[in-house]
Amino acid sequence: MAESHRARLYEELSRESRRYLAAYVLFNQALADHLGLHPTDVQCLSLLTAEPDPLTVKQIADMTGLTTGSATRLVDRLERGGYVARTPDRQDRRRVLVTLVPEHVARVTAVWDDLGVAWHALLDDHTEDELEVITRHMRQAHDLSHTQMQHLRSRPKPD
Amino acid sequence: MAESHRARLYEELSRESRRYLAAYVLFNQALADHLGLHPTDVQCLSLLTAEPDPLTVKQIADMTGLTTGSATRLVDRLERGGYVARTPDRQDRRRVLVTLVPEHVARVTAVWDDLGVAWHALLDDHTEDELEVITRHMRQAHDLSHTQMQHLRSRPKPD
DNA sequence: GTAGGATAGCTGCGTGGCGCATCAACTGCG
DNA sequence: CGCAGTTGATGCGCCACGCAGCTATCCTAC
Repeated sequence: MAESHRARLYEELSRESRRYLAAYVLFNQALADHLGLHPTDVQCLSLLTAEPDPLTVKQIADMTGLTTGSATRLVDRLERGGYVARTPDRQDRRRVLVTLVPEHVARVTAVWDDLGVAWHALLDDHTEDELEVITRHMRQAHDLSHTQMQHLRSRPKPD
Repeated sequence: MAESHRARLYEELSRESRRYLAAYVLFNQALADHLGLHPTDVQCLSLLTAEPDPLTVKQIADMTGLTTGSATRLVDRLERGGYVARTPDRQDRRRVLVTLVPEHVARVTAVWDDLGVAWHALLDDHTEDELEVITRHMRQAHDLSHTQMQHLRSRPKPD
């Protein structure tokens, strides 16, 4: 039964991805506690380090799902903690660019790098083909999550 | 340069997994808003539906990273919403078993199933070998996240 | 140019989830 | 039978967040 075998694989992947995502949430929480921050703050720092250019408050709001007001408070916290700095945008004077303060963020990335060693060891056990398969799947899953999220937002209430 | 090629694959996977996880957080938030719940509540329902047996409040607290007090409030909310029911445990009268109310949870799983169709379509594009690779990686990543989380918790403060 | 709409960011205000400390009920060990 | 350990509930305070309103700025139309 190729069909039932495939169905079992789907089932298993569904279950494992749930556990995987749940573990990520817990890990993120633990990391935030460890650094004396909130999960949202860590998420924001992760986004800022992933992007080469500084982000505006509005972009942070969109990428985290917060309102602009809450994003302002988020940047307030990070600024007060010394992680980021506000820089006015010369092109558009309404906008504020949020830039990382490298020496302060280093404390965070140091923890990431520590953990990164274990991740490297895990990845070393994969072939290059496997790495590409996983990466491609995550990209597809990301795109799908994104469209489904927008779909949910556009039709907010089932009541 | 096989080394630099592999390094580039690591870089790419790191970047994609970040975006993947960020998208999941946003999706979970949107789903919670859609259902008029909180992300934690959705997470809890997801855990409860994943497990065949009912969970105790303590188990829910551990699996969500909440304190027992907050877990009690969480179960309060779900019970008030009609999603779960409290059942005393005969074996250990300190414990309270949290059981799902199927007909009410169906509203939630209906949304999941709707979205599941798109996920099925995504998975149909994979070979069985690829599915196994992804599943295995997620299991390994889950285990690693779990041990790293415990490691972070055991050594809470870097200050 | 200038009026009007759209957008970016900041600020009071109220809500509510969460951690912390405490407590009662119960278990299991000596 | 005590007594330490565990489970779950509760009072309390904190603070992240959404919401509404505001100002400043940009952009388009006339």
